[in-house]
Amino acid sequence: MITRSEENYLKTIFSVFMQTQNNVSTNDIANLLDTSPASVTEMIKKLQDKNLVIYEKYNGVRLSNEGETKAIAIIRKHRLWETFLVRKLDFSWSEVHDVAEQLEHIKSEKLIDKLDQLLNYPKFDPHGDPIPSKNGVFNYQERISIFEMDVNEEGIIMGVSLDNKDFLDYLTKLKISIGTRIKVIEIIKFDQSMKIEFDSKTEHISKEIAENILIKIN
Amino acid sequence: MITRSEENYLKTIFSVFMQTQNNVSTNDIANLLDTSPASVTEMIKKLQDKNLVIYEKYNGVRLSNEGETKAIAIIRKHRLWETFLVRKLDFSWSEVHDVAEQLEHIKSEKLIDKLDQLLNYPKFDPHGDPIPSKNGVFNYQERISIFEMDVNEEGIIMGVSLDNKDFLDYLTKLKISIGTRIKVIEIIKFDQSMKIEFDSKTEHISKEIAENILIKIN
DNA sequence: TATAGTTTTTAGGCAAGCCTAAAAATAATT
DNA sequence: AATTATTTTTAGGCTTGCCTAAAAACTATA
Repeated sequence: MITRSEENYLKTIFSVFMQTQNNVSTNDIANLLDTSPASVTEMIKKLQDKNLVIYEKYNGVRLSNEGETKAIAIIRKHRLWETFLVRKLDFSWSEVHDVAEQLEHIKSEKLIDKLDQLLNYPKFDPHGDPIPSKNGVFNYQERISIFEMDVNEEGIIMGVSLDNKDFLDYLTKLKISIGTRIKVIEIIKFDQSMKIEFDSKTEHISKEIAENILIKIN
Repeated sequence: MITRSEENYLKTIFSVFMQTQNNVSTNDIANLLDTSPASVTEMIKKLQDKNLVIYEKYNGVRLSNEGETKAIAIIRKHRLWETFLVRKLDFSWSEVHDVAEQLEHIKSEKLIDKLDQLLNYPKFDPHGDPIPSKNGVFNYQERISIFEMDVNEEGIIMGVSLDNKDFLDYLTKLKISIGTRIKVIEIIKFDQSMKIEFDSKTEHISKEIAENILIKIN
């Protein structure tokens, strides 16, 4: 049996490794899980005993194949629940995170299969992140942030790289959502803020906002 | 903050008190929660410190008003989730218990309100038990078991008093479900089994089965 | 390369929720 | 009423997952 806490560690290790492709450090995990490095070391040892991670003292951890399978299953559950909350229960995309964080730990294969079916096997969650299939396959989509675009370039918004309520609520207020087609009008050198055009209007967004909105590439 | 374990104790105390109208004994709780009497005593003290139960040594417990409110909220969540699983995810009534047992501990008022709305504010769960409203009101329905009926008496099945997979699967096999109109044809004195008629056919059911099927009265 | 700084691990502790064994209180029986 | 049986509580321990403080190991810098 895998505990809720263990699941959270696996999920964290998975997502950091995804970004860096390097062994994940004790400190990074501690910061992300808001716990102490000592607790992390302890838990890593437990996960190692269960063959869920590969660990060498003073050298960080990464997931074993078994650990990765488990991590992906949790991410699948999280993203399916988020999709359910938005599509069936009218939650906004800024409200789903905390609830999905709880729901992802519910243990029932049938439940998640049926949920998947109810939602018609969605490939992306409300934030544009891919939902792995039952057998763990992600539907990747190459994306870059608006911040990386040049003047006059166009793109379609495919997701966000930050799951923060204030950020998402602001996007909602601007009426920016997944699928919106945008064009970069101007880049202000001084603060790297940008003027963008969408739905026949222009808006001025800060560097921080631009960095966290992802558009399709290719 | 109330823990998952505390919630399970409250739920158990509530349901036993409902049946007996008496203070609930340490032993009863221990048996129902499959734990030791010593653990129960310990937990009761903790619940007492939180003003969720009224307790006197060697004299059993009952819920305080606050404890009762909490217990009813958990039962509401459990039954709404069961209804969701059956109606929206095609679970059978024999499969919902264990999953609902997990889902009932998810903390989000919005989630449960929206679920209630999605299901169109159901008054009864798939087993015929009343779902308390948001403000804790149960829609009681006077019911007796088939076992208490006389020959030639008729009734409509309103629920079951046992949430056991084999029992529920057997009812499904017999095509007995909530809403079925039945009539008692014969009572066999020897083993108190019964012949009943429904949907233009007769079936022979044991005393144990008859005792756990509830029909409407009044 | 020695030293200072940072990261990680070890050691020892704590709360929650469980356990068993023994003691105390209540209930049942002679 | 006294004894026996049952129930409940107390006492002391265990595991999980966290903590702080100190030691050990790595890394960076003079």
